[in-house]
Amino acid sequence: MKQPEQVASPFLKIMNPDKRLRSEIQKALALLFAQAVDNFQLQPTNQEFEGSHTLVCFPLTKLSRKNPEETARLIGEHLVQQSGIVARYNVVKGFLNLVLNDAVWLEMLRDMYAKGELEELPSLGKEIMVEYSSPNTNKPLHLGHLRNNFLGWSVSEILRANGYNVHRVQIINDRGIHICKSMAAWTLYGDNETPRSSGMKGDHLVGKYYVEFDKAYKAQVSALIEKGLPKEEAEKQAPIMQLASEMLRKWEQKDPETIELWKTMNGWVYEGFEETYKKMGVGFDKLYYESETYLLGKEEVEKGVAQGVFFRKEDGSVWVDLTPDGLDQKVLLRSDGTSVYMTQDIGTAILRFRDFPNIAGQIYTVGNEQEYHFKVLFLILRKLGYTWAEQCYHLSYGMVDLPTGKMKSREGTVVDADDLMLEMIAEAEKQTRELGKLEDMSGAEATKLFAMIGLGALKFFLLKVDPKKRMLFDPNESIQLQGFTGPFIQYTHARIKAILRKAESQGISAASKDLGMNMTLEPSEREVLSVLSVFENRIREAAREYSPAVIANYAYELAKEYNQFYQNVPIFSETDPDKLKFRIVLSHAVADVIRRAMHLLGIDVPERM
RNA sequence: GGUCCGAUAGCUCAACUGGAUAGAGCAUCAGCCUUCUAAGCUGACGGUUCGGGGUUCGAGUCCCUGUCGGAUCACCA
Repeated sequence: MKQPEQVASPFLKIMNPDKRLRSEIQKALALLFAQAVDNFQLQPTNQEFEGSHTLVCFPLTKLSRKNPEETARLIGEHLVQQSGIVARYNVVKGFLNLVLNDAVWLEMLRDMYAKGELEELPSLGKEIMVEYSSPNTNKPLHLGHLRNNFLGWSVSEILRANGYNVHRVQIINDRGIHICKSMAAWTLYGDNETPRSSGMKGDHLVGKYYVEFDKAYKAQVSALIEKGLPKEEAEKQAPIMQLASEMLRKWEQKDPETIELWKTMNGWVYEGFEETYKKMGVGFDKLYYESETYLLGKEEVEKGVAQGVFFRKEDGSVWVDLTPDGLDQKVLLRSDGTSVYMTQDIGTAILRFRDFPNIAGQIYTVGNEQEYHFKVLFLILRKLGYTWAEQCYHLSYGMVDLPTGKMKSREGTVVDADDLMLEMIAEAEKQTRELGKLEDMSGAEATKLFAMIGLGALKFFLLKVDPKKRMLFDPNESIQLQGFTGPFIQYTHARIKAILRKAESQGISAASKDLGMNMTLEPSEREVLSVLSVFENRIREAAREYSPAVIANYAYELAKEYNQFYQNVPIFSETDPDKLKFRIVLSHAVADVIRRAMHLLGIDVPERM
């Protein structure tokens, strides 16, 4: 699957002047050059020149048989005379900069809110599945998961905004040697410690024993090596590893005691995760567990062997040969018959398409270190005859690096998700207090605000970067609440809300119905309207690229543009009632679009801050 | 070694998919609060877009080549 389908009708009924202008230009070109042209380049005008739209005239010189400047002037003149929407133009080299009539912008604003609210899109009537998070159950979530979760959540919202019915899912890797390691260490050293008895979050407690396992294991291995065993042998014979392996075998044989322990410890982890997800503000419509899908995976592999798609080696292991496709051979079942990572992913994919037969695609939000894995997975599914494999897409994102380099659990450089969120919220509180913003705020409102700001900063920081790219997480910078940040945008929203409250108290309505159409706009007002007009385009672009960064950049651009207007143009001291009214309506629209854009990122905006 | 991804201001990132003098934030310096919220606004400083070729009216963007990073190529997940 390459790109999600585009919606015919827009998410928001914004009368983008682009459309009108395009058709006027088309008409002009047809008349001037006696030829239909529909692939001309219309782009936003550079800040330094007057105008909102620029027609690139170089490619048109072939038709006009004139130089670029001459061509631009010809078209510009025609548009001013004939179109009724172009007020004036200027020509720089081969670029035709167009200034639209203010009425065009005013109509756009009026029509946006013709029904009181921005109109949401009608459903596409299509379903799509987005997988994200998908943790192992042996340790708590970390910074990498945060990027993953925020990304998955936001992409889901963006697809929803484009008309899809979205199913959010994850696959929980609840089974395997990793959880058995924690179980082994807990059995040996746990002394019946529980989340309740220790006061620790369940996922952190289980993670603690995973670390304990590693410590004990290393000690045992080096002791054995000192006794003269070769390294490989020592690693196999370490008693704690033997215990973990035995537990895995017993688990597969459904040994009641082992299953019981497994359930208990996974239960602790789920409780911990639940709390973390809640704080993060993400959720899922359906959960898949590896323990429930790997058997189906095994069946499918056996089927593949029967069909001759896979082959079995003498030692009993099952393989797929992908060398004709330019890849390697890949193991699908171990010689002892147990499944590997790929096996369960095959099962999971098939199960999902059985559960949701109508989905138009499945999106896997997984780090880019697994690109090869997914290439192989989709290829295998195709070989098994599942045509929907074409609709599977790996939403691959870059790793989050620390200033010190890569996160490594063994070196203790992992940034814990819970800790980080708490730090961000604490920082938000500290800075809010320093600014003295809490005077007439209730305790409950303040608490809510700190979380909103702290998480807003964190989410925005992780989402503003193109997902495909690796990014650096600098704790000092991420904690910034000024500049290109979530709180900057939240602040702009709160600021506008204060204006709207004042307007309301003065009896000025933000409804757009009786907006005056005859006034001259300030340059900064035109700029704001121009940014508003592209919201819908950006929502589409974000879906096409699976990139919340598009929305993050847009929200910032809008907030910045509004702040310039805010600084330059007084509102309540305006004596012309039409202009005063217009500025209130404009402010309302900006606040509304900011709120919606931030919502697509999973970020809330406050009424006051 | 094969495959894939990346390299843009001191740092972190943009650049509407081939368009104008490559833009923001942070950092540094200088201004703006008796006014609708200064978490803001306005300036200044900062660039051989990794090097070298090519394609064309026009290249950070496309092609070739070199350098340097990273990922991946497990009977780990």
